[in-house]
Amino acid sequence: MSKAPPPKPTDSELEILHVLWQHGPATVRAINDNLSQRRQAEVGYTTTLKILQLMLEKALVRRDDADRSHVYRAAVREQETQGLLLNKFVDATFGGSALKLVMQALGSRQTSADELAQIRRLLNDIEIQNSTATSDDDEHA
Amino acid sequence: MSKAPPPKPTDSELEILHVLWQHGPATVRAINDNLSQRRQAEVGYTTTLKILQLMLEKALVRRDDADRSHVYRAAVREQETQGLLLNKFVDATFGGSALKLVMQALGSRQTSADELAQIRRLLNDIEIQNSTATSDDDEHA
DNA sequence: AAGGTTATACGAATTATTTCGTATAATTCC
DNA sequence: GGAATTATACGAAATAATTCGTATAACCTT
Repeated sequence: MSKAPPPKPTDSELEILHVLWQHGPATVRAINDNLSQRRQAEVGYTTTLKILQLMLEKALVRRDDADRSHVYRAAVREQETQGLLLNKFVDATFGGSALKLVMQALGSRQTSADELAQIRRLLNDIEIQNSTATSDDDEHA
Repeated sequence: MSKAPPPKPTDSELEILHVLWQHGPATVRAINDNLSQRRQAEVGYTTTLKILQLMLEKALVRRDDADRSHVYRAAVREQETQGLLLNKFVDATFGGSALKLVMQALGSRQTSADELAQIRRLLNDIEIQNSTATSDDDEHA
C-alpha cells in the first residue's frame, strides 16, 4: 500500500491553494483577508478555517501548529494540481481531446499576438523534442 | 426580464448531453443504455430519468412527450456549452489565463504531430483574422 | 380482458460542499 | 489579575448532486 494521492480540490479549496501558491505559508487570518478581498462579499473567518481543516485531512495542505496561530502551506504543487484538474476537465468536457480544448480556447477567446507568439514558440519546442526523441527511442538518464 | 440562460451542467448532465449531441434526440431508455455502456457499472434507469427531468427544469434539454416514451433532445449547443465550461474552468484553475491553460495542455499531455499541425494551422488563421481586423476596426454587418 | 412489461412521477436517502454559530482556550492590554 | 480580543474545534444547517425504490398509469400479448 502506498499513500493515496491527494484528491481533486473543490472550488473553494482551489481558491485557497491559489492564495498559498502566490503568497506562501500563511495563517488563517491572512488567508481569509486575502480571500475576502478578491471576492464580492466577506468570507466568514470560521468558514475559511473549516475548509483549511478539511484540506488538512485531505492532505492538500500542511500546517505548523507550533504557535497559537497555525500556519498553513500548500502540500500540492501548482503545476501538478492544474494538470490533474485539466485532465479531468478535458475528459469530461472534450471527450479527452486536448486538441479540441485548445481549439476552443484559442477560437472563442480573445488571444493577443504576444500570446500567440508564445504558443508558437512552445509548439516549436515540442516538435524539436519529438524529433530528437523519435530518431533515438532510448534516452539515457 | 429576459429568459435566464441555461446554467452550467453538472458532470452527469454533461455526460447525458454528450450522448444527445452525438446521437440526436433519444428516449430515456436509449440514453440510459448508452450511458451504461460507456461506464464501468450499470446506471439505474430511474437515475437517468431523474437527471433528465431536472435538466428539463433547467432548460438544458427539451422533450417531446407526445408519445408514451418521451423523447429528449439537447437544448444547448455543444460549442457554446463547452465554451461556457471552459471559461469557468480557466478562471478557477488558471486565473483567467487561456495561455497558461494551453501551455499546460500542450506541455503535460502527449500531443501527436498531426494535432500540433492542426494547432499551427489554427494559429495562422487567427493571426490572419487579427491582422485584417486591426487594420480596419469597423466591420460592417 | 388479464397479466406481464415498460413508462413516468415522486419521495427520500446519501454524500459532498459551503457556510456559520457557539463553546472554549490562549493571549494581550490596561 | 480581569476584561477584551483572538484563536481553534466542533456541530450543524443549507444547498446541490446523485442515486434508487416504490407507486401508478399505459401498453402489449395472448
